[in-house]
Amino acid sequence: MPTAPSTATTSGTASGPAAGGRSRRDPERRERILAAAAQLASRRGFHTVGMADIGAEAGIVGSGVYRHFDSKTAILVALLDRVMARLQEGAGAVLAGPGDERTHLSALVRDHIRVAIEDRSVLAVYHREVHTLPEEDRRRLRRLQRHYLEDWVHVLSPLRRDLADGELRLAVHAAIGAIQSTLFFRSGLAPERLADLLDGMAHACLGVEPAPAPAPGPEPALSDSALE
Amino acid sequence: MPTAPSTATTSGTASGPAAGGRSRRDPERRERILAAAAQLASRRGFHTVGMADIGAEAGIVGSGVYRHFDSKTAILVALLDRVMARLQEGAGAVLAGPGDERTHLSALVRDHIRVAIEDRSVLAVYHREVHTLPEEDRRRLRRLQRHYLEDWVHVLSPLRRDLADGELRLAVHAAIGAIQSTLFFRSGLAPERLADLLDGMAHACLGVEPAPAPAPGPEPALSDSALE
DNA sequence: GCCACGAGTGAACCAGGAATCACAATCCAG
DNA sequence: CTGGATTGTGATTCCTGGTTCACTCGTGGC
Repeated sequence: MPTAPSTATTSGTASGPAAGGRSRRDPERRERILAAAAQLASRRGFHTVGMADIGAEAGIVGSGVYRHFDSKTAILVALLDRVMARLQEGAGAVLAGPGDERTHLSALVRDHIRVAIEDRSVLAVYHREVHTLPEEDRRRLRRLQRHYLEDWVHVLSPLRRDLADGELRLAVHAAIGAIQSTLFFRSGLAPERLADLLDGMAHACLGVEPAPAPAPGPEPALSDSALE
Repeated sequence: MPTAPSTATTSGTASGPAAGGRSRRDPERRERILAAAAQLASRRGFHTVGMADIGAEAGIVGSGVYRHFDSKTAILVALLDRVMARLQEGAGAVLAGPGDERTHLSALVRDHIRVAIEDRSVLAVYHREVHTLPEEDRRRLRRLQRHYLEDWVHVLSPLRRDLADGELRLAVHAAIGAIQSTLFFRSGLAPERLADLLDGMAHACLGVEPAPAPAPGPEPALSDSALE
C-alpha cells in the first residue's frame, strides 16, 4: 500500500524518540555500529548476523546502517583494519623504544596480550573471518599481518640461533596461538593474572626467558576496548 | 514448461558419461563430498562455498549432493562430528593405556598433534565454524569438546599443583592453541620436525617436561587424512 | 534379459537478506 | 527563523543460493 503512508507509523513501535534515553541522532553512531558488529560477529559469526541485527544493537534500523557504511563487508573491513592497525602501532612503538632484543620481544608479547584482552572480540573476528574477505582486502590485511609477524621473527632470530627460518616462524605462530587461545573461552581469571599466565606461556613457546617488566606507563583499565 | 521436457537436455553439456575418467556412479561419493567441503571451507569459509562448489569438487552437480546429505549444514555437522570423534577416540585410547600422568599427558599432546596434521583442514573448519551451528548441534559438540578438555585437565592437575582450576584450563587451552596455530599457515617444515617442535611448545605451555616417546606403533603416512 | 531402485541431472522454486528509495525528522548555518 | 544537509525509517526491489522436483541413466538382483 504505497498510498496513505501516514498511518501512525512512527508511533506504532514502542521505540519512538523517547525510547531508551539516548537521543535519536547519535554522533558516535558509527562507533556503535562497529562495536555492535564486533560483538555479534564474535558470538554468532559475521555472516549469520544480518544488517537488521547490527542496526538494532546499535540503536537504529537495519537500513540506517548504510548511512555510515557502504556495504556489509565494509563494516567487516573497517573492523579488521582497525585491530590490525592497533597491533602494528603497538609493535612499532615497542621497536622504536630502547632495549635489547629480549626486552623488545617481551614487550611485543605483552602488547599482543594487551590487544587480545582489550580488543578481544574484534581480534576473534579477525581470526575467524579474514579469509572470507574479498581478494583485495584479504591480500592487504594478510600483508600487514606478515609484516607484523616479521617484526617478531626479526627480534626472536638472534635469541634462537638454533632455529632455522621456518622454525622461527612456527614458534612465533605458536606463541601467538597460545595467547589468542584466550579469545575463544571464558577463563574467569582476573585480567592481570590472565595476562601474566599468557605471558609466561608465550615466552615458553618462544624458548626465551621473559625480560623484567618495564616501568608500567599510565595504566588504562582493562576491558573489551572502547569499542564495546 | 512441464511439457516437452526432452529438448536434448543430457547431450547439451560436454560433461557426459565419458567426462573426467571416473565412473559416473561412485561408491565413495559421500566421502568425496565431505573431503570437498572440508577443503573448500578451510580455504574460503563454509558459508562462502555453495552447494554447487562442493558438488563440483566432488565430481557431481550441486543438487546431487542432496542424495547424500539432507542439507548444507548437515554436511558441516557430519564433518565436525567426525573430527571431534577422532580426538575423543585418541584420548580414550591414551587414557585406557598404561602409564603415569606424565606419560598420559605427553601422549595426549602427541595425539592432538597427530590429528592437527592428519585432519588439518577439518580441524580448522571446526575451530572457525562451531559457533555458527544451530543451537542443538553446537551444544552437543561443545559438550564433547568440554569433556575432551576435561581429560587434559584431569591429567595435568596432579602435575601442576601450583595452579588453580581455572589456571589449569587456561594452560590446556593455550597448549592446544599453540598446536592448532599450525592449522592456519604453511610452515613448509617436514611433518616429523613440525610435530616435534609443536610437541615441545605444547609441553612448555603446560609447564611439564615431555615424557620419553613411547614405542611408535605402525606408522601411517602423514597427510591431510583419508578425507583429502 | 528385465525390472526396480539408487545416483545424478537440469530446471524451477523460493526464502532470506543485502541493498535501494522516497520520505520524515533533526540539526546546524546564516 | 528558515533552508539545506544529514541521519533515520519503512517499504520495496532484487538477487543469490539452498532446496525441491520430474526425469534419465546405469547397475545389481531375480
